[in-house]
Amino acid sequence: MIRVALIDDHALVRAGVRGELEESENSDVEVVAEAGTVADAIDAIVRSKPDVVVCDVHLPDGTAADVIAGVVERGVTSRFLALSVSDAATDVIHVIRSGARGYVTKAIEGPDLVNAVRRVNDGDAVFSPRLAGFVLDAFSANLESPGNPELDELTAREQEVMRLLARGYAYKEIARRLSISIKTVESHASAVLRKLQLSSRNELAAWAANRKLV
Amino acid sequence: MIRVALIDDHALVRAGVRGELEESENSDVEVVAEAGTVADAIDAIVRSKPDVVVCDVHLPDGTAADVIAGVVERGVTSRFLALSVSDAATDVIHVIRSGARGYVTKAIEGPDLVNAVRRVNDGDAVFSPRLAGFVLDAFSANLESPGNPELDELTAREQEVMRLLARGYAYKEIARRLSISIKTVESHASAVLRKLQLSSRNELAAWAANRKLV
DNA sequence: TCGACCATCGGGACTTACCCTGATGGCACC
DNA sequence: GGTGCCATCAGGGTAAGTCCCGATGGTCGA
Repeated sequence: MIRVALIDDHALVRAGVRGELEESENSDVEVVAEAGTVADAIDAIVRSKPDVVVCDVHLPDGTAADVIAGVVERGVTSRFLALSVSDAATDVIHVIRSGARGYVTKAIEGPDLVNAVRRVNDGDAVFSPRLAGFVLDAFSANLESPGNPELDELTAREQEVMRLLARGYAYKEIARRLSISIKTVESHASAVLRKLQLSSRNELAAWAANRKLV
Repeated sequence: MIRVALIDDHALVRAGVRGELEESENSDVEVVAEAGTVADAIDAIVRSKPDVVVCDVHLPDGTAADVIAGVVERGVTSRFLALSVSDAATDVIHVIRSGARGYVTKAIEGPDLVNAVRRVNDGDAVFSPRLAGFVLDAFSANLESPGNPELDELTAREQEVMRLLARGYAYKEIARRLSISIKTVESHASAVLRKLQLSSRNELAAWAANRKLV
């Protein structure tokens, strides 16, 4: 049996979801806790340690992200499925970022909801069809691109120095870390700026940030 | 019926997958094309325009990413489900980044594979349980956090100067752009560093880069 | 063996960043 | 009508970055 906690500020919604989860045929889902606020939810989850938490995104005293943060802080490892009327990108991203393994809208049908709970319980990722697209878009858009042609012009040592420069280390620090003199660091830094056609380490920091080399 | 193209360099694997997809009960899947190389795959997909492409990650003359790039370039909008023996993070991320909507390993069972194809066809995201975790981890780690509490401590003007500092502009440049004196820029910069507890503009650049404020 | 490239240093000069103290006027809140 | 916060600016100082000039030794390939 999959033990589920139900978090939603409307008792009616909770009742509806509970019905769908428990009364469908061959259901292996059991609702072991319910709550309507962030505070109550954290309490209930910590106490009952469910396998899966089905959680509304917007609650009277906070969001699903607050609930997740609260229970993670207390060492609970339940998996979270966010359930919301909202399909706004910011809501979705915020909750996913907090650690939810799935996000479905309330337009979902009963059997699909049971299925979603099962999949989340298995560690799988579940999204409503409409959401899958831009979640993956956001995902792929935020990964570093592998090829940086200008970077090949730098020698190995120069790249090493470049990375430390981009991270904001002072020459003195870089010299210490690489066990070389400040003057050598200056030489490499100079070569880096010249080859990348930049005029200061500050432009270099921006350059590196754009290419996600930090 | 869901029209599917099957890309894998081993005919035996293709036969096995085809069997699983077409011969399971109530199957609504139809294999309309097959190929074993990147070149053949692009040809076959462009010709048959399947709903879903089930594609091995490693092919003799390239990868699934190459196939996706090739057909997208030709205006085909089929959805891709990557199928591989590999569960290496780099493989997964590379393929997802190219636009695949799902990634499952070959350890998947027949009915689950049919289900995965259906879900991808619906625009949903599908991952093998083991993969869902770190795909989402990579995803969330690469999204900007909406709330930057320390940022609220900065006044509007200080934030403005901070952004320009992070972009690598010299004080002189910032002064010119904001039509104020260098000394004023220094004041704001000083306040920014103090409030963010940073010791130099170079650390600030790294700080801003991490929070994607550039 | 010689030349090309690289990593390693040094001296010196100039510019820039950063900090400190202190000042002015504007604006809002009580 | 203070009191505080903000934006604006100044002088003067230390530290750091940037760029010149140069030098040495190592490796690798023609």
